[in-house]
Amino acid sequence: MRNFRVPLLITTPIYYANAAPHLGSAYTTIAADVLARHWRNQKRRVFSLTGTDEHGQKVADAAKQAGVDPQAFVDQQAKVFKTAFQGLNVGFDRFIRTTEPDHLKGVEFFLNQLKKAQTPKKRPAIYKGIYQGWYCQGCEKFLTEKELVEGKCPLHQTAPQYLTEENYFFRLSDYLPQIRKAISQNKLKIFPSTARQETLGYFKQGVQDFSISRQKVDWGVPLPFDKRQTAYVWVDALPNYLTGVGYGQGRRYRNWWRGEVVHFMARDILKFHAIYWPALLLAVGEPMPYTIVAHGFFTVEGKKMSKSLGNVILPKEAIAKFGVDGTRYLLLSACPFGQDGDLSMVRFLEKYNADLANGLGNLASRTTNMLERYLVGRVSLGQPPKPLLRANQHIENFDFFRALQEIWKTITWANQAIDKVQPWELAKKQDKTSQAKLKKFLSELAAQLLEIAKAIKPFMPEAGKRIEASLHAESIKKIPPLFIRAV
RNA sequence: CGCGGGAUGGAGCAGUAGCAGCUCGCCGGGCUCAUAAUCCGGAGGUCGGGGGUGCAAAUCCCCCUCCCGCAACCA
Repeated sequence: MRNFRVPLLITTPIYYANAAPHLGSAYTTIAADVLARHWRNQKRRVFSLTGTDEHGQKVADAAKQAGVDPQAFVDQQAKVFKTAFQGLNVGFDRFIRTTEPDHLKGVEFFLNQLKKAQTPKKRPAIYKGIYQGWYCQGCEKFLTEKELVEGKCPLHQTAPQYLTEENYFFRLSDYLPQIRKAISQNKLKIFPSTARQETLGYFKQGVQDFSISRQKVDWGVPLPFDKRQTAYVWVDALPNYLTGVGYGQGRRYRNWWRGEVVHFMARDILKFHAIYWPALLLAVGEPMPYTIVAHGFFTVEGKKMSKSLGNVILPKEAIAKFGVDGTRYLLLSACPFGQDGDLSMVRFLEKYNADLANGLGNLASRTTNMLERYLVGRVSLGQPPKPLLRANQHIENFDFFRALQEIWKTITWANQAIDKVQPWELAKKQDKTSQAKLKKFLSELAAQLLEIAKAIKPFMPEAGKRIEASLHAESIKKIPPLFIRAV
């Protein structure tokens, strides 16, 4: 049983600033926002955190290509992300940037703690090691095996040199047993269970120590104990979860970091969050996060989204067509949370019209219209016949898909009830029993609609508010269309 | 034997042991409060293939076929 008085820190990854926000980042961010809104509605203390990861070679490259210096470039990118998230109606408490002075200070502190740390086996957590890899002179960076095409750099068509450089390593291996135990005992919870299994699988495959610094990357945080090297971007990025709540500036970060912590992300960075990050935290003497929530990937019409295929769906296209609420709904109802999903604009359109315009929107219309016409807008709301407790439970278990299913079952139930009772027939009759029956039914229906509005509010804040406002009015009037049918 | 996910009526998907469900589409009917919305009924599936365990399997075990992600520092 969770203690709902414990403060809750909800995070998204900080998004890498070299590219524009896409549907995947929108999905993660919306999911985190839904959870945050849900808990805020329950009056729980919540701090939600998102932001941009602005260091690293790729950002430097992107800036160079744009012909501006890195700082100017990331300033611009941060704005792009902020605007995009505002456009999705996500209300974060803080948007952190890794180039902010606060963060830099926090990371330096973090790195110093790391340098001082002893592993459980009483060895220094940080040691000097040799990093080897294929270095491309043209790119001025190490390429991964995967990036090589027939042994050559795809960009410069030259064979890279096999170079070695000395940098600092983190002795991850000494922390693995403790993390593995925490995961298998569900002290460190990973949702959904498939992601948990995947993580445990990593341990079986073996996880190696990793280097925390680079010699040849200038655009980064210099190591406080060796200024010739900069921090490996992950070691710069992950601590944002701490610095975002004030780490490095006294103890106030503990207000949040000693509470419940939930990290949202896509599965591609699960390993970093479920293994590297807990280990780093153990090393610097901080508690591990409580919960890691990883979702899957989207394909579009069966294929991986890619610019070259031209099947990329941008968040703003969806918003233009289906509105903010509509987009939030369509994304979270696209597939069970945690699984991979397939999207298409055609299906979005079908679902938007079926579920939102014809379903929720129409129910709100017919209900409020009958209240206005038959009861002159006056009704005292009773208890909803179908409370939506299970929808809330699903949200708390990060199962947004099923939460929505639950709510939509109730919408169907309400539509069926209206047709069964036929309030318009009761309204024609003037006798007392019919009038009483009518009044009772409509007050229940109104209560049910209010219940639905409350339940959808975390997902669709605007629609939820509008329905609530309409039902709380002195005299209830027919609500204007919530979702205009799209074509 | 690298790791993992998937294959369910025309389309898209739920469903991890107990008479196979949902949405869209299609056919027929009802209603008129409502955003040409809504409600009822119907057609349509041997749940990728084969074998096994169970009183009972889409659901557990084994084998096979086909798809898709990820694979040591890619952030």
